[in-house]
Amino acid sequence: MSPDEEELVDQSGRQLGPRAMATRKRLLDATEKLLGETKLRDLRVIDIAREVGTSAATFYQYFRDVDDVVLAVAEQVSQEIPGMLERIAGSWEGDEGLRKARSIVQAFIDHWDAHQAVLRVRNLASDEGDERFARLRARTMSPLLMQLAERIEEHRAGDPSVGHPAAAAAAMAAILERLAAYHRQLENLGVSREDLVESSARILHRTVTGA
Amino acid sequence: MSPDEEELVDQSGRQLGPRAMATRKRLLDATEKLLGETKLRDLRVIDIAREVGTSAATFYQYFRDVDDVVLAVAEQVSQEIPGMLERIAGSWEGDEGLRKARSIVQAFIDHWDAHQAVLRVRNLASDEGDERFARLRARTMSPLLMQLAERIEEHRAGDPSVGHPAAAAAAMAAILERLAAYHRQLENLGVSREDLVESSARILHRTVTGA
DNA sequence: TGTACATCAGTGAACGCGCGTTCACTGATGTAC
DNA sequence: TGTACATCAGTGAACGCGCGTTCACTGATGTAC
Repeated sequence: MSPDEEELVDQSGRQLGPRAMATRKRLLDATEKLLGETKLRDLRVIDIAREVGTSAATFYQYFRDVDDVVLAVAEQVSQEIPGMLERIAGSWEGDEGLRKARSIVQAFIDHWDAHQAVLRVRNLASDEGDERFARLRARTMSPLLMQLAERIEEHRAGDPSVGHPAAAAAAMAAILERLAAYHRQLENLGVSREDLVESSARILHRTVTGA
Repeated sequence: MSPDEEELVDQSGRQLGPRAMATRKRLLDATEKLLGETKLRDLRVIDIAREVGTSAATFYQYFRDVDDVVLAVAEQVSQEIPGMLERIAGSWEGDEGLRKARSIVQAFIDHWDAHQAVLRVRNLASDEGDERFARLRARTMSPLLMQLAERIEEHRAGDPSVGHPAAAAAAMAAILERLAAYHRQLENLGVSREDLVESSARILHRTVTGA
């Protein structure tokens, strides 16, 4: 199962032809769009169907319920997160390291800006204990966490002021996720996006290298 | 309007007597309990009413809808956050500072452990752009943010590696909130609570003092 | 190139259920004398 | 201390609406010859 050519099936197990794939895609897109306009609480199957100009019956050919589409959207979006790992690899020393840190923060915020609604819902569902969402999120985040932890370990072996590298990495991921979700509100309070990126990048760089 | 003796009224504007106050409280408590068991998406007025052994009609005497109770619960919970500001005040130098940082992280996690469900929903609603929840959250968090920013400014005036103090403070708040919401899952991945507290405290201390 | 048939995809219409919401009423509590 | 009345608080019952869900059917596309 390669990431972009999965073998998709409908609710009765039939494989999807090209026309069906397109319809499914439209349902996914509509779901993401509506998630940005409506609260999850108020999102109905029928809204999604209406948005693509089809009937609810069509929806049920592809998805079991609202949760099911939302999960599919989240899966699609989570795959998109662009080459995060390459950004982490290599030396973190000095200015090059700081540039790396900035580029990670930037990429994170861009990704969240493009897919705020879904990512928020993914994280909420995961926090609420929904296993499917939790697994999806772990699958997305854990390579990042592990890479970061590794870098921290490399640079700061034996430094007692780090604590557990994985914990420090988790703290860094927390900054990335929360600020990405939240930076618009902060901008209203007078903290500019650049300030946020710069501060986070510096904290990240510092935490990784100890410099 | 003092924090614990607000003048409460029902939906038609009548002031609440003691019996009514108790009923209202039971509805609030039931709501918080159910939020921990059910996803917000599936929480109905009738569930809350049933939980306290009363009828939906009673519910509507006190609250407009589910959002309205949830907001009231969130308000109650947000007031509870215990003396955060005192924990921040004073010197952050050396071991004393590190102890301060630990105590803040601890207090945060404890508070979230006690009220996970509501706080999560509060933040989601706020992120989704619901103004009432956003204001409530800002009211709760901004004293903390401002105090932290002030301390950072004090200790690190002129240090170019901080970035904007408010942005750094926001990054610290992000760690606190996200890890508090999330530490259980991390524990399943083998990062202990102590590691998390210790790492976060060290990052916090370091960010405030530059040490 | 055309025709017949098979499969794929989409949908109208119907049904029932459960929830939101309201109102007129009952029962409980408080107050005056 | 008891009785009458006023206000407070709670609720049963009813209504309608909208959504979830399914099924039998229609229309579209593909394939064989």
